Order: sequence, then structure tokens, then C-alpha cells
Amino acid sequence: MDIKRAEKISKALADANRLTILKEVKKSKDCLYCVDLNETLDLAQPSICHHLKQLIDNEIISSEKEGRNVKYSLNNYVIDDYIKFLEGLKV
Amino acid sequence: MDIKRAEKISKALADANRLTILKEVKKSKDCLYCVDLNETLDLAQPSICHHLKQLIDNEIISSEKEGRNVKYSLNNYVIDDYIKFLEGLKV
DNA sequence: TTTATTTATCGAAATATTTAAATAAATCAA
DNA sequence: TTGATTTATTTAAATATTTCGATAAATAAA
Repeated sequence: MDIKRAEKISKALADANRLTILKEVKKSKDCLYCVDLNETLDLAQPSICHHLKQLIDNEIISSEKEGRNVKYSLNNYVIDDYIKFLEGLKV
Repeated sequence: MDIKRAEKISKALADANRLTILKEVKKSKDCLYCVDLNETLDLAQPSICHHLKQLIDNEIISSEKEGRNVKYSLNNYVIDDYIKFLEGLKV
């Protein structure tokens, strides 16, 4: 992983709301719906959408349409690649 | 590690210049001086100083004064703690 | 078909971050 | 002591991010 990609992933992770979303994805066992986040996050719906978009754009999560809902799931391999990059920084 | 701390570390890592600094710290085997970064980064000296400060404030690196130079070294344990947090996000 | 529900987008305001010029502080070297 | 070198701080401008109201789009339910 190059620095530009690591920068983007770090940026996507650099927000408490987005980290909370990822924790909720885990809790839900990859079955998180947007609506569920309204209860967890103290944010307006467009803001939640904006944070989800950042995680999707950076491929940290994937989205799948299910009727009028959208289901989100974590891309473990992206986290693994990022962890490898971080290991590579260690002296 | 709680979300607030992980957010701060992510933020500190969310910049290509700061990631380059960390790569240089590794290259130098924990003997990086501020002056050396002038050649690597295309930034004015106060900007480099500002980035170093963010890494120091978040305890990602430590600084040690040596005459009129300052030597920087990586705090491996912080990276390790952060990696553990990331592992905990995985489903 | 009409209405309600869920998610996405646009636009604008508020806030945060990045950058560098000017300058200060500390130390070394002559 | 004087001048050069290295790092830090202050201040301000430029840029980026976060947030939300309004609204659109898609689908389900009545």
C-alpha cells in the first residue's frame, strides 16, 4: 500500500462518528442498515449518509441494496492491508 | 483503546507529509533530525515543524534534544495499540 | 394511485486543518 | 561576543471537512 492510499484510509478513519459506524457494523454482524444509525449517532440523516459515503468511497465498507434499505458490511481485507502498512512503519 | 484516542491517532496519520515523516524515521533508524526533512518534504520549515508537533502531541513519535538538533523516534507501542483497535473492528 | 419510509444529493454555514512569512529562542562556531 | 544554524511559535490566508435543511429518488404499504 502506498502513502496516498494509507492517507485516504487514515482520513476515512479519522472521525469518531465513522469509527462508531464501524463498531456498529461489527455489532450487527455485517447487517447494519442506515436507519439503525439514527439511534446510535447524534447526527442528522444527511450527515450520517455523508459519513457512510466516505467509508464506501474508500472501500472500507460495502453497501448492498435490500428493498428500500441499504445493508453495510466491512471489507476486512482493506483493514488488513492498512494494518500491514502500519506494521511497515515500525522500526 | 477508546474511539476518541483512535480518532486522534487516525487524524495524526491522515496526511501524506506526516506518513512520509514516519517512513523517514524508520529509514533513519530512529535518528531523524528536523533538518533532514527539508530535503524530503516540499514544505517550509514551519510547516514541517507543525506536522512533527502533531505526531509528538499524539505520542506517535518522541523527540529528544541533541545540541541544537532534535532527534525523533517512533513509539512502536502506540502503533501496536492502534493496530489492536483496528483488529477489533474486523467482523 | 396515494402516502409513508428509507437513502442520497445539493447548497450553504460553521469549523478545522494546512501552509508559509515573520520572528523568537537556543546553541554552536569563529 | 558575534554570526550562523536549527527548531519553535505566532499570525493570517487558503483550503478542506463537517453539519444540516431542503429536496429528490426509490420502494413499500395502504
